[in-house]
Amino acid sequence: MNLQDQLNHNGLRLTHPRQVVMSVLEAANIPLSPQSIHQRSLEAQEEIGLVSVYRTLDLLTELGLVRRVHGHEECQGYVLASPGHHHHVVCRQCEAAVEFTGMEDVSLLVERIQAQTGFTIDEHLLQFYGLCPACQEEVER
Amino acid sequence: MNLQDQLNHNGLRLTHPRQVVMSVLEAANIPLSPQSIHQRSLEAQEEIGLVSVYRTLDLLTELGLVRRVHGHEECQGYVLASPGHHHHVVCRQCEAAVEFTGMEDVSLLVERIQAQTGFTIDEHLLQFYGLCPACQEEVER
DNA sequence: TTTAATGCAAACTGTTTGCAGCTCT
DNA sequence: AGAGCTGCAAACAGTTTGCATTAAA
Repeated sequence: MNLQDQLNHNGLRLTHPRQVVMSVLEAANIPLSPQSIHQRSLEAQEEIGLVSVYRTLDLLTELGLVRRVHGHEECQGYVLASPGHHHHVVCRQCEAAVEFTGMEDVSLLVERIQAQTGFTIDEHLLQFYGLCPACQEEVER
Repeated sequence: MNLQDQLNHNGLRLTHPRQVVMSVLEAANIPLSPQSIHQRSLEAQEEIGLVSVYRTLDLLTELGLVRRVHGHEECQGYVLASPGHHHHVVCRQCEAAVEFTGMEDVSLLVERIQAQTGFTIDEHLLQFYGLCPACQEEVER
């Protein structure tokens, strides 16, 4: 089921701003703030309003296509709610984000923490911050 | 080493607003926004300025006495920091945050990811979201 | 006495809302 | 054609900054 159908199915429409927001998020694959989504859309020669970005993000979150995530400095980050959960290392200098593997199964950890705290857990956030190889070289000079 | 000494040692002063913010946080034991810290201080008949709350929180965070945590709705939450790096489970309903143990040593994980990606990592974010025991009960009714 | 810290007011930044006009189905 | 959607402008909320005054050491 594509985006078009998913929207129409709910009496909603696939409009230009919505397409743009989706494709920016698809291209980025790291959490982006509403502001930077807007920025990137302009850089891609796609003139959409900032207000539409906000409204579109609300809608897409509602539909479960996008997930809201909290970074350290940036509180309102949105990422594609991609099938399967990914974790990233984010470069604090150039913002590059690289996925890392080997943490696909956090369910054991989740179970232990549920037992320990009594919480029921349905979501998590695991992200590392540092410098990517390119920015490390730059710093050394 | 008490707060007084810890401040004086750095050429800083133990003032009324700082005492109030600390005692509000000690009493609360869940993350509070600057606004609600201010609110509670007024309710306790302690007249301090909102601006001082912001500045005090920055200072206490700097000193490592207080830690900033990210809730789902409330982005700027502050809790008393217990020694060492801790991770939290955050209740999406009442915003209660509970520390969990057993992940004190992420250094092995960090090393593996550094080797895998070439990044140098100096910070991380690990947080779980769900419902605390009290809110689970509430939901069931 | 000295200098850090406070608190007001004003500037800012990011987000939300009202409304007239536009566009997707 | 008609309901949903856009985008502007204006309102709003939370946070930060400048500056004269106060108070901790």
